[in-house]
Amino acid sequence: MDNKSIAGILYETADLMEIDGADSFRIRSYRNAAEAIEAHPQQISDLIGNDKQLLAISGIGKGMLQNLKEMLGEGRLKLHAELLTKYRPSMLQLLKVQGLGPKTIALIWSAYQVSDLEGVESLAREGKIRILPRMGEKHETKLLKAIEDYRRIAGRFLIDVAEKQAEKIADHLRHYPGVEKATPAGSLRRGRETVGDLDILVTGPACCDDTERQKLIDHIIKLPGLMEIIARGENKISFRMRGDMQVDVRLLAPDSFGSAMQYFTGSKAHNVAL
DNA sequence: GGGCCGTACTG
DNA sequence: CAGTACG
DNA sequence: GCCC
Repeated sequence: MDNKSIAGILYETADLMEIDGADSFRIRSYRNAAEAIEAHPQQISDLIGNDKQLLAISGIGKGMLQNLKEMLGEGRLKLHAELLTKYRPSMLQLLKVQGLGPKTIALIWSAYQVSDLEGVESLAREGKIRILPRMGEKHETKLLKAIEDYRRIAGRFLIDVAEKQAEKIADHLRHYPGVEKATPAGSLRRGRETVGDLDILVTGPACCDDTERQKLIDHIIKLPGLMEIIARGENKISFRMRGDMQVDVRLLAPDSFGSAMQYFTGSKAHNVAL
C-alpha cells in the first residue's frame, strides 16, 4: 500500500466521520495526517516498525501510528470499514457537491433515505428539499446548480493536473530512440479548463514499420504509474494511469502527423465544421 | 489539560 | 443567534 | 486525533 492509498483511506474516513457527527477536531487530525503522509518523501510502508521515525512526522501521533499499523498490517482500517457499512458509499460522492456538507447529507438521509446524486437531484426538482428544516428555496436552486456543476467536471481533471501528467508521459516517449515528437492533443492542447482524457500523438522513425511500432509500444507500457492497459492495437494504445486518468497514445507516420494533430486536437464540432 | 481559524451566508 | 460551508 |  503506497502513501497515496493510505492517505486516501484517511481522507475518506474523515469524510465518513463527518457524516457520523464525530468531533470535528478529531476529524481534522485524520485529514492532517493524510496530508502529511501524502507529502512524505519516503514510503510509510517502508518505515513501519520504526515508530520513532513515524512519530517524528508532524501530524502523526500515538493513535495515528496505530491506525497506520492496522492499515499496513491488515490491509484495512476497521473504523473506515465500519463507517462504510453504516453509511452509503454514494454519500462520499455527495460530499463533493459544493454546498452539500455532511450535516445536510445526514439530514436528507434521515428524511428520505436518499443518499445518491440522482436521488438528491430528484428531491430538489420536486421541491422536497426546501421543506426540510434550515433548507429554503434558495438553498434548493443553489443545490441544483451545484449538482449541474459537479456533473460537468466529474471524471475530468483540471488542466494543470493533466498537463503535468502529459508532460511525464511525453518525456517517457521522447526518451525512446526513434521518437521525434510526442505532443498532447485534445482538449489539453485546446487549453480547456478541464480535460477528460489525454490524447498523445507520437511520430518518428520508430512509428514507421510494424516491428518498430511493437517495440515502441512495449516501451510505452513500462511507463511508471501505468495501472491498466485498456486496449492495445498496432497504432494506438489506451491505458489508465494511477489517479484514474485515461490516456490514448497514437503512433503516426511523420507525413500524417500534421493532419492527425489537427484532427485529434478537435474539437469534434470543429472537425465537423471543417 | 486544553486549544485546535476566521468569517460570510442562510434560515 | 445557531448551524454550516469555505477561503 | 495532534500538539504544546
